[in-house]
Amino acid sequence: MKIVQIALDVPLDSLFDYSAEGHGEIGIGDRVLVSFGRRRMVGIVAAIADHSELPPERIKPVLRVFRDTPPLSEEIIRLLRFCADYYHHPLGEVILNALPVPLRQAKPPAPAKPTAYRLTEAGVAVEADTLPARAIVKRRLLQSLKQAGMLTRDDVAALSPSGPRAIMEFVALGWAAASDETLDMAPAPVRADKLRSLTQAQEQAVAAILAGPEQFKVWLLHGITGSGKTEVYLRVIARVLERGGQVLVLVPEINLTPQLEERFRARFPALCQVSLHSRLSAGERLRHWRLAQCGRARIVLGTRLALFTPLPQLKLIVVDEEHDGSFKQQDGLRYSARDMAIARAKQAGVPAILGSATPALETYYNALTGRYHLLELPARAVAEAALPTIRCIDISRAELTEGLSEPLLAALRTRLERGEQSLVFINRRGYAPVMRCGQCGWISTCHRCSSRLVVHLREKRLRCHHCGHESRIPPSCPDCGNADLAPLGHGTQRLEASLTRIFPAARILRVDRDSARRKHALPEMLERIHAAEVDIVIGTQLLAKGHDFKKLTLVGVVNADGALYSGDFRASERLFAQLMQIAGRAGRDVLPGEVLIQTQFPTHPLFQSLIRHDYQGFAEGLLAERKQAEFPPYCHQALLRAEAAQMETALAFLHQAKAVAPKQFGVSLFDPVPAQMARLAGKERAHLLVQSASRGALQAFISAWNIELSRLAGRVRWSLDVDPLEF
DNA sequence: AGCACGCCGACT
DNA sequence: GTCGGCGTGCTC
Repeated sequence: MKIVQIALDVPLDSLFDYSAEGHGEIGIGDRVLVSFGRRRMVGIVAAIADHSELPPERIKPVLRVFRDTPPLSEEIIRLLRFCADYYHHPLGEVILNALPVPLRQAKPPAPAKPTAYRLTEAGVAVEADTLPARAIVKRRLLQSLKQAGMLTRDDVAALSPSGPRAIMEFVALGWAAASDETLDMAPAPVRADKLRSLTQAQEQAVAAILAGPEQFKVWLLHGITGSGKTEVYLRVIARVLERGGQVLVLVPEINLTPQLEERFRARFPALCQVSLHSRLSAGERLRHWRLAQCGRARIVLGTRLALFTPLPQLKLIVVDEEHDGSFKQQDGLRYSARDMAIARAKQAGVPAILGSATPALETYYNALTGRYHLLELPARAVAEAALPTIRCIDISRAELTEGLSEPLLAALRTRLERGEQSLVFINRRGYAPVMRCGQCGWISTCHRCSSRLVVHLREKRLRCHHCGHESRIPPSCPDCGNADLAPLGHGTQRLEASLTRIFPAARILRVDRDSARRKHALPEMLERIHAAEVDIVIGTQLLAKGHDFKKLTLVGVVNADGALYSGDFRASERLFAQLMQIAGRAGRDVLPGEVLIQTQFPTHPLFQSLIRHDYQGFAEGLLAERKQAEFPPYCHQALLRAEAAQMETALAFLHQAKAVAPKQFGVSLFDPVPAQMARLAGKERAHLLVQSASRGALQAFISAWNIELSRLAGRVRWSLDVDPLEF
């Protein structure tokens, strides 16, 4: 009997045997429908066997094999298996979650709606004025089609509300036919993307990457902000494409996809390129995924979820801003898309390029020890563009006006006079980070989280930025009844209000998650900045990356000190990266840039390195500290996370977990402790850290421990986090 | 995770 | 006398 072992989306670490009798050809990667318990589920054939350990009467038949999509390749299943093993996560969940949603469901995916329409030859022959004069929409539609050759579904809908109906009639008449936007789009008139000559460092980087044979190798492209890392990617990608390869490009956040997409499209206008990220509709994602799977999409650009896209001709992986924490998923399968990208490159025998101005310490360490190959871009690509001057303003001495020091205000004034742009960076949304009672000291806290409620003055609400809980601003103190409640500290909204008061004539724009919530709001705001319709931008992290504002010459950083008190050993690494990033927005073009950082600790080594633009010095200092403390990258870590209604329950579980831990692997187990955000959305969270100098020992330990853990009963939700980033 | 079975409390 | 609470156990 032919047995297929099926991966199913259940939290059980095993495959399930089914009989494949009567289904003809059935192989690894096929998508099937099976009955599982009382329900029907979609699964993926992960292995084939000629017999099963189970008694025959327990083996159910495969109900159906879906033939609407080609099977998952064995390579991708191998990658998913590696991922499941490495993160100790059930294989079925890993495999099924890598599929676009419509493919996880039992019903065959709806036949894709055409994304565009083109005129047929019959349609070309029709004259618009032969249509009835009353058929205005049809006339306009026909004219538009003749003009453009092809219209997307959106174009048709934009023409008139009855446009979609009219196009259906055209299709019925044979005048128009369904088309595919991505595949058939006439190469758009390309904005001349002049090939600027490369800097020497860029030249060398490109040459180095292209010199070797096509094999697995990890390149760390360490390039300061504005050094032209993207141009290096583009040159290497161009060569890979010439040889018929597919390229996977990963970026940390969705907001970075549009610009990069546009840049790639401008360089390779005739090529099929698709994006993959969570803001696409399910249908769109499926369509892009399939274009990649069948090999037609040559460039796949996306966030971490794009990592698992099947790419039969994969020849290169690029991970941009590789240090960014967003590459690590923070729930469910806690994978690092950067690390798995390297695993994938290794498996496929192709090079991977990791790019960053401030590489993650782990990555940099790998480059220093020779596992990765370091390529440096030490100068800005625009010859006239110098690195910005960075200065600290000691706010323990300076007098502040609404949180802003005199030197910063003076610098802003100068830019206004010169007609240049400024960016004030503050990493706090809302009006003020907390509401406080001047009488009794009460502060607004979230009852579901160990966090403070942020004041959103315009909406007159208090908001928890962790769980989303909202309430009205109380008219008086809930504790003592005092009516004199005041917002404490500064957020983007308050800064906006202050700057508007101080510089009434300035055009001020606030860019944060709140002001960018609306669809297309962010691109519109970016456009306004580019068009120099804004004098002062107030921005959060959202603006830290990838933007090239030519007239921006001043960056002010308000209150950067939070991370210096943090208990997280990676906090200073992150702060340095963030400040480097935001400082890099200044002086990208010919105008020189200046960066002013308000801090209580101007002599702190972090700021001293920053002022010298000295990533290397800073990284070496941190590495020395980490070595001393035996922290990553000098050890490997895993975290057992537990979540329960009561903190005691979570901690008790972790103590049990520690007690049942196998002893023979020589790993160190720490004591269970409450998480840094101990309470989140009404759940108490704690964790237990495991550490080892040997990755292999840690892996073997977790495998054995995992079995013990699943035997422990309790009212706790627990999960394993290998290579944790957040504590 | 679902979804059943199973055995003890307040209700049409 | 039933409806339903969530503890326990299983899914090829």
